[in-house]
Amino acid sequence: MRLTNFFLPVLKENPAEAQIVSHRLMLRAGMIRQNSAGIYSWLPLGLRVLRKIEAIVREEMDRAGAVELLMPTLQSADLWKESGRYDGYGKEMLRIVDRHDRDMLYGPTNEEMVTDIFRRDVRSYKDLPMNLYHIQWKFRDEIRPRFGIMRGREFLMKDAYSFDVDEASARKSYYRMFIAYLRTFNRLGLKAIPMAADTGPIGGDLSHEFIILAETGESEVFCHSDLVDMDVPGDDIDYQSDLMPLVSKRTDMYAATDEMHDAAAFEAQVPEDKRLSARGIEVGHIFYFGTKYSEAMNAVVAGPDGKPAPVHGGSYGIGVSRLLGGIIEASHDENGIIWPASVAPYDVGLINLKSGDEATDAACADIYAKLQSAGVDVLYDDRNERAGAKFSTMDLIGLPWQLVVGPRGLKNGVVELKNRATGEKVEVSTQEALTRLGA
RNA sequence: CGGGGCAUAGCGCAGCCUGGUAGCGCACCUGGUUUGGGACCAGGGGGUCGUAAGUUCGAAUCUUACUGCCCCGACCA
Repeated sequence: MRLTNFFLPVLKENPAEAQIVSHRLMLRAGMIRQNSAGIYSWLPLGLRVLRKIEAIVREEMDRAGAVELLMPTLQSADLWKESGRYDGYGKEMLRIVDRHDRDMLYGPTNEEMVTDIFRRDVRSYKDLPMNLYHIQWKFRDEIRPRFGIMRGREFLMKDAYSFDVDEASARKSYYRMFIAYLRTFNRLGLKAIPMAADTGPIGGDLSHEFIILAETGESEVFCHSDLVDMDVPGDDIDYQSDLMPLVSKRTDMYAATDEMHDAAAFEAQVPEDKRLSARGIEVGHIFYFGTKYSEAMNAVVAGPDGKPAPVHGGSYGIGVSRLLGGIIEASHDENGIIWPASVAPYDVGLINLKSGDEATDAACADIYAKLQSAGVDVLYDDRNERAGAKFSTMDLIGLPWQLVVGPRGLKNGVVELKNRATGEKVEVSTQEALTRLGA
């Protein structure tokens, strides 16, 4: 993409309304614009990152055996009346009346709807276990939206729902999601720690929040420091195997958010030099809730004995849009964002130091073409701006690599390759630079 | 929802107290000089001051109501 052909409205100054770093940087880097409280438009650069995160979440869900579908954002109130949550959910649910005076709502979550889909077509225990997920916009009419995309009212969430014939099987489904979450966050460049969680309004008795550590996190967390850098299962993970040991390895160690924290237990279970207390951001939450919805909504399957029994369910959420904020909180410096390669909007920023200079333009055009044909995502800053402005913009938007091409270097047959994360710059030949970038 | 704050050009702000019809920096447009870490000079465009009412000869400025946004707290992916 040529920058002269793109839409990247960067801001030099910090917008007054943005208080935390991820919000400021997302606004400054031209990723989002606010439309009303807690509601944002995703500008091209932000959307690219959102899509990349979404793709990784999708891959890991699929790998773990979940199946993607897509449910609507608007739901009929009838389903919620059936589960008993229509009145219970409160003002956080945005209620809408259509032209026929039917009560509708903008879905804050989809347990009811997915249970309805399930019960209409699944009849036998032989079809289980089943895990259905979608990645869809949600709306929760938060009393106080804040921190930009981190706590918006409208947000993109991946929510998965498991269906099992009994609790033992449901726990296996839960473990699969547990491992899938570890892998997902790891691929996003995040160190997410599963922590025992309150089950909240959804109910149930087995639940973990996945927390990433960040100074600006909303909740205070306490855990065994070994959890932070614990190895994550690799690509060869067998989701059909017994995952409980992998899960227990983590859940056996102390980890709790402030509302679940027990100072005495913390001190008893964790040696003093391993006690970590920090701030954290919740990026995922998994629940096992048993037959709560299946009983209320009569989602039953025939068991081996031919008798119908309510299915055991779990739900598994990842705040996809929130993750952008989380990643930025965890990865930035005073100059801007530092994207992990896996989610960077482009792999390389190509900086033409002297647009209009024939030799430099030609060299950049050549490099640009070669990177593109090699499948490297490149953002080419071909604007007629001064070098400083281009460097600043590129640092701000945080692409992993900057390839700097100027007349001075070209005379000596070199270009400069800069690593955004380390700041390290090397002068190499054009060919060497292309090779290093995978072209 | 309780408490606090703000609302003036795309962004950041001044002007308001002590009413007289709007200004600065950045950004934008034109011309020129520049060009390796957010250039400089000259010229120019853009707002009637969140909305509505009131007080007044006159309101960005004073009064009232409303709306929007931000921050702290309680709640949430």
